[in-house]
Amino acid sequence: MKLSTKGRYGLRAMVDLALHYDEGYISLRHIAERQEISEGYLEQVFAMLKKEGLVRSARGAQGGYKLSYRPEDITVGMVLRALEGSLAPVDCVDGVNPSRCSRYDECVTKLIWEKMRDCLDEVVDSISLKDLILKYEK
Amino acid sequence: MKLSTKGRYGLRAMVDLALHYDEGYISLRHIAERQEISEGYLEQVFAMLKKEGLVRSARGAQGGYKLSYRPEDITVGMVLRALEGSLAPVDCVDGVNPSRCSRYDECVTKLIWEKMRDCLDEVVDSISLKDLILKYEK
DNA sequence: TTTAATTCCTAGTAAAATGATAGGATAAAT
DNA sequence: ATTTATCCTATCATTTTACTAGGAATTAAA
Repeated sequence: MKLSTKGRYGLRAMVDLALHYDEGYISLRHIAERQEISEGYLEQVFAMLKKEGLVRSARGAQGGYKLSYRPEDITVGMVLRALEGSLAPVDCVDGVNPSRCSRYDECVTKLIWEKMRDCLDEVVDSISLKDLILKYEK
Repeated sequence: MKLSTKGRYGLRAMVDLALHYDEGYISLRHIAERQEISEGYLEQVFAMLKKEGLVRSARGAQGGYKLSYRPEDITVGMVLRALEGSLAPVDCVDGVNPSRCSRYDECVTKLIWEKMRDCLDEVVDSISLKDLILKYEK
């Protein structure tokens, strides 16, 4: 039940972009240096974030990435789901694309998986990148 | 962020034991058949459950496993933590045995990891095996 | 117009985790 | 004795993870 580095690095990188929101495009080089993350690996993470529309990119010198929306309009949930997929603890209760096993109807344990999914969704969807930064500053 | 089969199979097996709580020792053979899980694999799962003191065993013919406590006294959290370890989404906020990275003090994202951990703990610790069964029957 | 900085794209890859299976030793009831 | 079990350790194929490598395409600036 652990997040992968995709989710962990990705959220840190998005917070980094949020902190530099008014500075135009930020290169992966700078993010990688500040966050101590492999630049090559970050490329792959950002490919996913871009595919989900959470960041925009500019190629060439002075290029880089920036948030597609304001930090207060991007939730942790949007970021984590882009990088980790659904936060459902098992596939059968994946809200979007459930893959149900043959025992689904009679399954007793799905009740708890649904509760875990719902509480995680509640937490990650209620906090934006801006919230994270503000709470940290306090 | 998915549970492994250890957690999924294990919880199902524990619910199975709870359903047969007053029938003495239940063999893995019966559980494996009812739950359609490999018996050999279940052995390894039950070794972990036993190590955590959640089940007792009896060897030999007519032997098997039974719950160490009443179904209402065993929470989903006790079972999942025995099989999956801490439910913290990252190691640095593991309540029992945290392994903190060098950036821990300045980390903005740990705020969300703590919230995710707390809400998961809240959910799994508030529901017992008996609760699961009763809710299912309704 | 060259150069440097950058994203973009695909492939490869070592290490770890996962989800088992295999084979026997030990114990107890019948 | 025989059968039914747990117990214990080793092995193994597959998948996932967390990268690295190498270059193509694009753009700003010197």
